Amino acid sequence: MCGSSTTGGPSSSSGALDQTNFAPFTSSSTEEGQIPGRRTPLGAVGLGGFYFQGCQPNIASHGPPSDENNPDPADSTQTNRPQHSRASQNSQNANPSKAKNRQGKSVRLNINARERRRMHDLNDALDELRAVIPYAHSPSVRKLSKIATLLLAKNYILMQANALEEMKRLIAYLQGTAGGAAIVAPPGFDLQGFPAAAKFLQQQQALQAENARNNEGGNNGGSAGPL
DNA sequence: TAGGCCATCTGGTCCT
DNA sequence: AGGACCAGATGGCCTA
Repeated sequence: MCGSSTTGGPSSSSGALDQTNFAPFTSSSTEEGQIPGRRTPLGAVGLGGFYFQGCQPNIASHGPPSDENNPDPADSTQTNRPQHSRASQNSQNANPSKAKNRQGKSVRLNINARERRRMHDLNDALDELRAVIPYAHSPSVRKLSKIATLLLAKNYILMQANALEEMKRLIAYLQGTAGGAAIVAPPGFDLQGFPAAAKFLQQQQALQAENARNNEGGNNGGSAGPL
């Protein structure tokens, strides 16, 4: 049951990922020719299945698919169809049912191609997700599995949310305690990567400058001195 | 060799 | 009707 493997997978793999281990897989000596976890070449997996190959050995050797993989029930009599597909194609023009059968096959091929494209898009999106979540991006490090990518991304989002909350609390604290004192970034602290904090500091400095001007104006115009 | 992961095929269901 | 989405089935590849 391959399906059960995926259902059981998350619980087991999430445990490892909860440890914020960003390189869950150990490096291995594979590479060359085939990157582990990489999409296998279409031909290697038997592109087109029964409908492309006249008789695909690796699949046709298995009993069950013969009937189940048939596109339509009307075709169920052709369990050995692949063997003589060419010959049957030549005679299809004379037989309406076979012509319809061939059309059914082409429809099925279109559906298969669409599904393949859809899965490729999904995998592309997963690749983009892998690119932005923090883990060891290296040729020597095995690519994150799909489930590991999703779980790691989820944890990363939660971590970022927590960091954001913490930052908000810190800013609120600074706003509350700063009072009239000048707020400056610590020496050597680069605010380039913190636009929100930089903006906040700019606002504070502008506010203080304005207060200073007001005080100055008040001093000039009035007799009351600063406190 | 077993288990994990993946790609593909396939039929069903829902939506436009 | 056609397309998107989904889940099950199947077989291949890789690793421990």
